[in-house]
Amino acid sequence: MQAGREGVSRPGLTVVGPAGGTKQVILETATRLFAEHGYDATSLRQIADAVGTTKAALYYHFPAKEDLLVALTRPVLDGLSELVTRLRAAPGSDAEIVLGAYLDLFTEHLSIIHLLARDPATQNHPDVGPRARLLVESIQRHISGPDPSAERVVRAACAMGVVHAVGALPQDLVREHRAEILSAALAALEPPRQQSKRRR
Amino acid sequence: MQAGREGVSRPGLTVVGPAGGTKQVILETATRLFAEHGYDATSLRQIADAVGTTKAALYYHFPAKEDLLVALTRPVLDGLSELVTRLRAAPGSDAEIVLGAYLDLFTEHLSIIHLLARDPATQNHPDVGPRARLLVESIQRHISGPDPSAERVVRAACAMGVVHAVGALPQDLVREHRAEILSAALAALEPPRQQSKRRR
DNA sequence: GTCTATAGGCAGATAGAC
DNA sequence: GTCTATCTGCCTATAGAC
Repeated sequence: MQAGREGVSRPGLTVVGPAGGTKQVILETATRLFAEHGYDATSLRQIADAVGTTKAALYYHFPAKEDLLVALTRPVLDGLSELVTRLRAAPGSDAEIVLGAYLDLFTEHLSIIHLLARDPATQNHPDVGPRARLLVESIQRHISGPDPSAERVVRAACAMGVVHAVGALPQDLVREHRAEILSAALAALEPPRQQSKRRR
Repeated sequence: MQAGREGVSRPGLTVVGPAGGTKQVILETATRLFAEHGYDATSLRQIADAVGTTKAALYYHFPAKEDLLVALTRPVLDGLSELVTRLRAAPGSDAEIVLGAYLDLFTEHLSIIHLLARDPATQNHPDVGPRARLLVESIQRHISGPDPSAERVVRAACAMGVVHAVGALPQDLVREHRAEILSAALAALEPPRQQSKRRR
């Protein structure tokens, strides 16, 4: 009666990565439920039921509820971290490159980003919230440029806001219109008159 | 030993509207704590302690925890609702007018907007989430214009994203740079080449 | 690796004195 | 209008059998 150790536990409906072990299924289910109802409002019982197992089985794979959160946000935070590292290595990179890479990260990990951006429980977790904030601030500083004016800071925040807006859009629409979103972000960043996009 | 029925309970620090009764103090405290820790993570005990009263006193003013949420979000939702009504009455209004009014609403009620935009508990509350979503969608449709292309929908979402970005900015910076934020939102909305901002 | 059973705590909510 | 005291239920987490 138990679900097999790999593969689909019930035919058709359960969202299971084909090659994923139980641990992976738990993470995917938790991601979905956390994004849907929020971290605090999702009980381990709900996750266990959705996976088709028990609370105790969850505790075998993850020592505590917060470890689920840490584990499922790690890939995205590592991705952001890598982006920041790349940026530090090439400090002169164009805002278009930076915003494009940032947008791609968003598109790729939409539901986890949703969690990071919109759930206070995530933002207040000491191992997740501060790290995410630091990384995003670092990217924002990068597109602000060196020694930015207050206006430039505001405009950088606006450009970031455009990218963040993809969270409210259907995923396929985002993929199809990457170019428009990117151009909207750049337009928000650049002052209105004087098309000063000189290439050096 | 109890705080007086009106005025400041302790000199200086407690954030109390000067003419507010206890009910108002409870609402302001709840707004602050909900915005800080999230709705689910804020217990009635925390609110009562911060106000300087007891859980039971809270229940005298509000029959349940969720009524706090409904009460404190109502002014903002009513404000949005009024904006939408005005929009319906003047269907041809410029995107600049609409986005400006939307931005002003955000600036005025920043911490409650924060709650509405970022807390899953708020978004999933049947009396709050759906209403907020409908209103925002209505505004977004308005700046998309009639019978919009997919690209136009995407760009409208980007422009909304610029306004939403003010949530991540210090409040005084937002007030000081209203014009820049608005121009960034409009820039995100308009296609890149061809400055087609003809005034009629 | 997964189960049943349960400990232990704190949340939201109520009763009734003052 | 505010208090103390208490109820009830669900939650995270653990113990130990299989």
